[in-house]
Amino acid sequence: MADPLDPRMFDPVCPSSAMPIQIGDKWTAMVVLCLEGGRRRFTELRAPLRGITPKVLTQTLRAMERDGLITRTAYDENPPRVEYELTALGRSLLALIAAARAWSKDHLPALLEAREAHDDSPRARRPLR
Amino acid sequence: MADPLDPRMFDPVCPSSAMPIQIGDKWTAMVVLCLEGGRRRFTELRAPLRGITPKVLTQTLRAMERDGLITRTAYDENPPRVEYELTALGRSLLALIAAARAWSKDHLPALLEAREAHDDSPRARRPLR
DNA sequence: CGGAATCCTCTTCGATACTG
DNA sequence: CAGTATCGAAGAGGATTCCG
Repeated sequence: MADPLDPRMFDPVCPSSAMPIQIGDKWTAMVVLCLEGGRRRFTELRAPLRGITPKVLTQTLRAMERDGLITRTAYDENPPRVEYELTALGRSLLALIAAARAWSKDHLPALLEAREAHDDSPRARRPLR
Repeated sequence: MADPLDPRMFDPVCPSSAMPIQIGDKWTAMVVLCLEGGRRRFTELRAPLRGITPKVLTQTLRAMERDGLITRTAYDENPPRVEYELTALGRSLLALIAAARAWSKDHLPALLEAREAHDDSPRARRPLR
């Protein structure tokens, strides 16, 4: 159907982890991007979402299914096979994710710079504890 | 400077609380919207953000100041007066918030409908516990 | 292969009370 | 007025192990 997902698709070194925009829960936007190119199997999704445990991936997929963002198709085979696919509603999030990425491309460096400058300043006002 | 903020600005009855898009932490986007019309004082912000405790508002404002989204200006008066104002970086979030609101206007009803239909279905697959 | 069951930590948020 | 200081509850997320 589509090429295998690149395991480095979401490199943790990338500062996108500091991105102040979140769609759904922690992994939702990444799942949407993984499914952008077509349907994928459970294990296929685990590769680019490095570090995600099966429990959390299941939770994420269930919540997305509940909200009508994806569909789940189980094939009665052995070994079992399950495929997830974006719905039209799920695909509607792609534009929003693109907007968030565009904001990050344009402004995240400034945010991180401000943060660093603040953290390096001894006079800076500190968070409450 | 500007008109008083409407205490019903963020009506909790509005399903925007179910919006699957979040900017910063829970209150960040609302603070940005409160500051859209100009600088505001601490207590002024508490009215529309109903239910926020001073501690949490302080945390939110501190984090936003650290990230260069707002500036804080304290006047040496008695009683004290402090004003918060959006920076250019903070204003850059307005477009993103508008995009999120537009998505919600167009698609949130479908999401909530899917959720309800799913929850009403006895055969539906339930979240992990 | 695609999960489920269990346990646990960490952060976030809120309630309450007090202060310069 | 504009915060601080504590305390506590809750839930998200993760580690580990096991199953049809």
